[in-house]
Amino acid sequence: MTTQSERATMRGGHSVTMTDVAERAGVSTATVSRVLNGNYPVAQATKDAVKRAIDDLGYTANAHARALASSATHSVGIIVNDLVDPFFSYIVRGVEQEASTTGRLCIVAASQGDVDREIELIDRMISQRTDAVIVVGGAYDDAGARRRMAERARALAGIGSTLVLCGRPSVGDKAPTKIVGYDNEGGAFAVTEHLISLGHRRILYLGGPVGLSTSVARLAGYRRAMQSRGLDVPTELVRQGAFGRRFGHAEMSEILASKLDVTAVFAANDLVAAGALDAMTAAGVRVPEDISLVGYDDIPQSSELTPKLTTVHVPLEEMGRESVRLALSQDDDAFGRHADGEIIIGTRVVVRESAAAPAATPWASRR
Amino acid sequence: MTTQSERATMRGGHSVTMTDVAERAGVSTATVSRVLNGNYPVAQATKDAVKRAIDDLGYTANAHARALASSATHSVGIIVNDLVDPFFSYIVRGVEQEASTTGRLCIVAASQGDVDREIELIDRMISQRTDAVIVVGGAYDDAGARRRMAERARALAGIGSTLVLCGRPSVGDKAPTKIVGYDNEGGAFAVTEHLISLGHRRILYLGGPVGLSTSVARLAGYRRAMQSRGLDVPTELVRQGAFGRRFGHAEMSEILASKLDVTAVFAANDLVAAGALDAMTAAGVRVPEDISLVGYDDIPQSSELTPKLTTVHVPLEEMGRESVRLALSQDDDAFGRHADGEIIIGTRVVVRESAAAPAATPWASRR
DNA sequence: TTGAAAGCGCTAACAA
DNA sequence: TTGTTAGCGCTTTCAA
Repeated sequence: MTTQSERATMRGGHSVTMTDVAERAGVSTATVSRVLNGNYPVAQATKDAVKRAIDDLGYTANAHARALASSATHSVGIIVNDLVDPFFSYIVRGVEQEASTTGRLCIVAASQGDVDREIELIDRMISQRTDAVIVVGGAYDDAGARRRMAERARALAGIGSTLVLCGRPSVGDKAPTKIVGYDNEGGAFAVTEHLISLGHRRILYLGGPVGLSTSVARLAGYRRAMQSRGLDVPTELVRQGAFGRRFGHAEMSEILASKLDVTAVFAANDLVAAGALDAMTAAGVRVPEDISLVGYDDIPQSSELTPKLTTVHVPLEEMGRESVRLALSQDDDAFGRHADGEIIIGTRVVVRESAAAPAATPWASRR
Repeated sequence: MTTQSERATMRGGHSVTMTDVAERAGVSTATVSRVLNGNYPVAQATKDAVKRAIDDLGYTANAHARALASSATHSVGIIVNDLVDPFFSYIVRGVEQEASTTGRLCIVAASQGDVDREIELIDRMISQRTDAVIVVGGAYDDAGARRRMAERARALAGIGSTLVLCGRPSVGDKAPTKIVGYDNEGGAFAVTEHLISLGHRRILYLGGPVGLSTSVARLAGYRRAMQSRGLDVPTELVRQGAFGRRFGHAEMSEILASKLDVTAVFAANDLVAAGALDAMTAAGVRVPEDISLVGYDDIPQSSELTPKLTTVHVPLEEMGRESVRLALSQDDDAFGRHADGEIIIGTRVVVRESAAAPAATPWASRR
C-alpha cells in the first residue's frame, strides 16, 4: 500500500481532485473524505498516508462539490448600501468576524440603496445557498418591496437559511425573518431630552432621508421629546434630506447664513453632525458655546472630533455579530434570548463635549 | 404538453430543482438550462413555459451545482487587513463594484494583518475557485511568507484563477501573480520636496509600521528628498510605529510636549495625519501657521479636515477596480496595458491648506 | 476501519 | 429545436 504512481501530479490546468489523492494514497475517496472531515474513525497510518498525498499533490478541496454533496456552504451573505460608510462598514466588520469565527466565508454586496438591486442580490445569495442573508439598514415604506422581501424570506427558510433584517423594520408578521434592531425612536427621544434639560428650546432636527425608516423613527423620537416638554416644532426646525457629511455641511452653512434662531442641533446621524460641525467651525460658530450639537450612531470617529461629539451609542459591530449568531441559532433553543427571532439592542446617550447649556444671548441674534 | 402536476411544489425543506421545473414545464432539464443561460436557441413557446414553471415553483438555480458542472464561479475574493480602515474599504468598494459590474459576487475576508491567517484565507478562496484572489496592502519582508504566497499563486494559476497583489510588492519573479501598485517612494519624495520648497528644513517623518513595505518605501522617498537637498535626517526626525489615527495623536502629543524643533510633519498616511492634527489643535498649535502637515493616500475625509490636508493622492477605488479588471483580462491581450500583468498607478501631490511656509520664529522656540 | 456506489443539481457534448 | 447521457468532485449510506 505505498504510493502508486506520479502521474496524478500537475495534470496541466486540470486541478487535483480527491480521486487523485485517493489513488496516490492507495485508498478510496471515501477514506480521503473521512480524514478531511474527521467525522469518522480512520486508522492513524491511513490518515498519515492520505495527508502526505494531499501535501504532495497540493490538493485543495472544491467547496462547490462539497456544498453540492453535503448541502452545507459555510458562508453568509450581507447586503449594505455602501461599504465605505462607517455605519455599514462597522456592521460588516462584525459580520465578517463572527462568520469567520464560525468557519464561514462572507459574501458582501453593495446595493447603493436601490431596492431592486437589493432583491437581485438576495436572489444571488439564495443561489449561493448561504447559511444566512443579512440585509442592513433602513428602508422606505413600500408595500411592494416588503412583499418581495417576504417572498425571499420564505425562499430562504425553504432551503434552511435565514433572512436577517439588521436595523430594518419587519416586512410582515408572517415572513420568516429574524430581526436585529435598535431603538431609534427611544435614542432620539433621549438625546433630545438631554438637550432640553440643558435648557435648549429651539432645537433643529437636521438630516436623514425623508421616509427612510431610520430617520422617520429618529424624527419621531425628537418630536415626542419636544412635545412632552410642551415645545413647539415649527416646520423651519426640521430639515431632512440625507445621511452624509456633505449634506450636513451644505445644509448647516445655509442655516447659519439664514441666521435661523436655534441654540442646538440634533443631527440625524454622526456623519451629518460632522459636516454640520465643519460648517459651524468654518463660520466661526463655536460648539457648544454658541450652538450645541448632537448626533446619532456613535461611530468611532465621533469621539475624535473637536469638540468630541455627544451622540447616541449604537453598537454597530455587535449588531453585525449578533445578526449572524441569531441567524445560525436554532429556533428551538427555547432558553436563549434568541428564542423569538428578534433582538432589540439598547442605545444610550453618550455625553461628551458638543452639547452644553445655551448662551445667554443666542448666536443668531448677535450682530 | 401542458403542466403535468402540482406535486413538485413546496416539497418541504427540499428545495426546488431544475428537474422539478423541467417536469412542470414538460421539457428536459437541458432545455431548462438553455433558457436559463440563453446560450442556445429555444423556441419562444418552450421558453415561456419554462419561465412560467420557474415562477410558479419559485426556482432559484443552485450556484454550486452550476459551478461544479461548468467550472465557472462568477466570484472574486478579496483579503484586507481591516474592513473599516478607509484605505481598505475604498479598495473593497472598487473591487465589489467591478465584480458586480461583471456579474460576479465578492467574497471578502479580513486578515487583521496576520500573515498565517492571510494564507489560510487564500486557501479558502482557492477552495471556492474564485476567478481571482486580491490581496491588499503592504507586507513585511519575509521570505517564508513570500514563498507560501508564491505557492498559492501557482495553485490559483493551476485552476485558471489569478492572484493579484494590490499595493503589495512582488513575491518573486517566477510567481504567476499580477500586480496593481502605486508609487510610494515617488509620492513621498514629491510631497517632501513640496515641504522643502516651501522652506522647511526640519521635517518630521511620522508613523507607519517599521518594516512594512508601504512605510519602508515612503520613508525612503522622504529620505531621498531630504538628501537630494543636502538635508540631514537625524534619528529624532523619524518616528515610526503604526498607521492609525490613535498613533498619530499619541505620538504627536508627545512630540509637542518635548518641544522637538520641527516646522513640518510628513505623516505616513492620512489617518496618522488626522490624529496628529487633533493633537496639534488640542495643544494650540496652528496648522499650517506654526507647523505644516502633510499626509498620504488622500482618503476622502482628508479634504474635510480643518485645515484641509495637503497629501498624496492614491486612487484607491480605482485600484480596486483595476485589480479585478487585470485579473480577468487575458494575458494574450497583447495590445492592452495589461499585457505585462503589472500596473503601477501614478500618484500626485494634492496641495490644500495644511502646508505653508514656515514661520519666522519656530513654534518650538517660542515662550 | 474501509470500500463501493449512489447521488447532490447542474452543464455540455452528442444525437435525433 | 430538443432530449439523452455523461460527468463535475465530493459526501454518505450500506456492506464488508
